[in-house]
Amino acid sequence: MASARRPTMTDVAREVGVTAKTVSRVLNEEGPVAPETRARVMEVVRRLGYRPNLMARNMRVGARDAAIGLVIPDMGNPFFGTVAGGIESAVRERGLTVIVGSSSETKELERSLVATFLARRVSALLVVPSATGDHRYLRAEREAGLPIVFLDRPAMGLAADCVVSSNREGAREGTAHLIAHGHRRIGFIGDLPATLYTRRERFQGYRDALAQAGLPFDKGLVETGHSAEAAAAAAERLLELPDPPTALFAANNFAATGAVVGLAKAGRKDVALVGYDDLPLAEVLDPPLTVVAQDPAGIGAAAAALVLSRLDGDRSRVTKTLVPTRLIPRGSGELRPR
Amino acid sequence: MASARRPTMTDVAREVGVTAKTVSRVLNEEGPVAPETRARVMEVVRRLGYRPNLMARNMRVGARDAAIGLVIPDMGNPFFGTVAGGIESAVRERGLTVIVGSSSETKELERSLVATFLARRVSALLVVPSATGDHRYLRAEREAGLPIVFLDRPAMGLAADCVVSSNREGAREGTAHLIAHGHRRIGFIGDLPATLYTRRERFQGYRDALAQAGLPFDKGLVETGHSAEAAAAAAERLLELPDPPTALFAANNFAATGAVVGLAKAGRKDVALVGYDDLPLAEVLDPPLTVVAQDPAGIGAAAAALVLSRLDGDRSRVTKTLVPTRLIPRGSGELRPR
DNA sequence: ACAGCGGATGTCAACGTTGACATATGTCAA
DNA sequence: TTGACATATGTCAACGTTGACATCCGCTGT
Repeated sequence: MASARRPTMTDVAREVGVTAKTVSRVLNEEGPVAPETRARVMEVVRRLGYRPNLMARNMRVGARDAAIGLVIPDMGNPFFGTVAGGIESAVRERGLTVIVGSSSETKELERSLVATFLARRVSALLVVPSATGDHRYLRAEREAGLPIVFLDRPAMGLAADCVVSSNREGAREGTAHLIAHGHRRIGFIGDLPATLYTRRERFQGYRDALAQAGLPFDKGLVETGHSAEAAAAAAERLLELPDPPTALFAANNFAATGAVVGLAKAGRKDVALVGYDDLPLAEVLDPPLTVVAQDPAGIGAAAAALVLSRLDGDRSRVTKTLVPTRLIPRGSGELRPR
Repeated sequence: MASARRPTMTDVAREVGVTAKTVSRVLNEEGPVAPETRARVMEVVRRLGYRPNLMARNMRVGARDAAIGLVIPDMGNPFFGTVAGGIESAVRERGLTVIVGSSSETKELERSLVATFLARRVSALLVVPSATGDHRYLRAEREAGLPIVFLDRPAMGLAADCVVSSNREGAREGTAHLIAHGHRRIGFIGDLPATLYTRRERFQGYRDALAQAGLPFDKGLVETGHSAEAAAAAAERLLELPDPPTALFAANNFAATGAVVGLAKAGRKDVALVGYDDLPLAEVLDPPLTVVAQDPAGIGAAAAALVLSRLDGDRSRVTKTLVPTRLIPRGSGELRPR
């Protein structure tokens, strides 16, 4: 019951009757070792349940920890979960581990997570920056050569690689799709805070589409909600306007969910809707939901690839990768105004 | 550009004109240090951007890594994402970090992740075991006193703490709900493989309900699918039987999604449906989906609490925690047979 | 017979930090 | 004045591992 000390390489060596160095050689398949010695070492390793101490190894070889730190706002959000999954599977074959923390979208937690990761000497940092706050505090790390990649949103005050969705173009395409189906008054339901990068970009895309079609921008048609419930209420408010929109563009998955709920509550199956970011049940909704689908796994994979190439010594200049979106027409976006 | 070596405690000490030990004392707020010395040390620490090397520290103090390893089958699945989030927020205030890896439901990947975590000397292990494989290989660790908690599914061949949903009772309740609304032939759509713990338990719950109501069990009404698509096809097959079911019990979130899709494709809004595990858009479906909701955050929190108490020295005997489920009637489960 | 060589193993120090213990200075009571 | 004590700092070794280099052995070729 008294938790026994974990055996070290020296323990194994003593048991076999050799030096720690020989055990090290066996385990790292390095240098010549007599087959019989190897066998005896392996046997004792198994018997004692020896596990090499990675911390000691890393320290000795002066390597950074074979882990990369990932900060995301929320693990429960499948968008970020899928991003994380994409990263993990991409770096695993390189023997890297992913350490994840969630910032709950606050800059304090983000900073403290980053500090923890840095103290662990992670070999790279992947960050979905929280809505506010700047990243100048990471300058020293960047200059020290630590690969840092920002995901989904760019860094503030720091020249660093970043991988984001083609938010503006995607939102433009989604809005233009509604316009192409005859809509002239299109509501916009976006994230809170309105200063959030993705919100701003998608809002710009929305305005781009209006401008390209020569349609006026009416700021009375712009609503905001940071949860599905708030978005549902926002949708209902828009429909109660004196001159209501005939279509809605929901700029993120919560907004889309909320818009669907809001329209259902109001019993309005005639209002067109395009969501940004796909939803699992989109196709069985009534009407099926037209979306501008993001590619979260693609974002993760792209970021991972970038990190790996930086780790391999790629010192070329800072990049900004746009991961394309895809319009998936399913019905709700093709409704025509009454 | 040449990635500079990261400053060590000794670098700081040299710069200040003291010994590493003094710097150590300042940073750990240990022992007496002259206020002026402290100030100078802090200044140099800031100027050099010094970060203590956690790996070295842990090694010296012989402590385990202040991290707990978490193995889940799939990060993109919001169920596991939410579980992970629950764990993370619960252990964070204790200064612990969570290291996550996904096993893709294979025992090989699970073992290799566990090996990585053990090599890092994590202070505890949280594992959602993959469908197959046994966990005898963790016996040595358990005996060495490492806290190990299994999540969502129990371990095989190892006496260890575990935290699971009340699968059997939840499924019984969901099925009984359908029976109470007049159904006599109820289809079951479950996970693959059929040997998966949660699948078996929920299937038992389904049979319990039938038995309690004195209804016969018809194995022709049992279908299986490991993805939403497969579950949709399964639902369609069930409806095409000569003597088709009037209600379906979908034993997990993919099955539920698939069942909804399958029913929609077949145009059958008259078939009752209860899903196990809640879905974000459940309430806007037509009809709104009745579910037996799990509490993923609760599972995570319970597991975290258990791990923390074990870390605090709780040596009481192995526990099995059942996290209750909750039936949420929304419409689809209250339809009566034609 | 002996140099030369490759195979098998050992020795030692070092990675960055901190615990145990030692030393140096100043203060104060007897 | 002395010694006892607290304060401030230093010295050294050790954590578990591996890189650099050394050693020992037996075999080969001439």
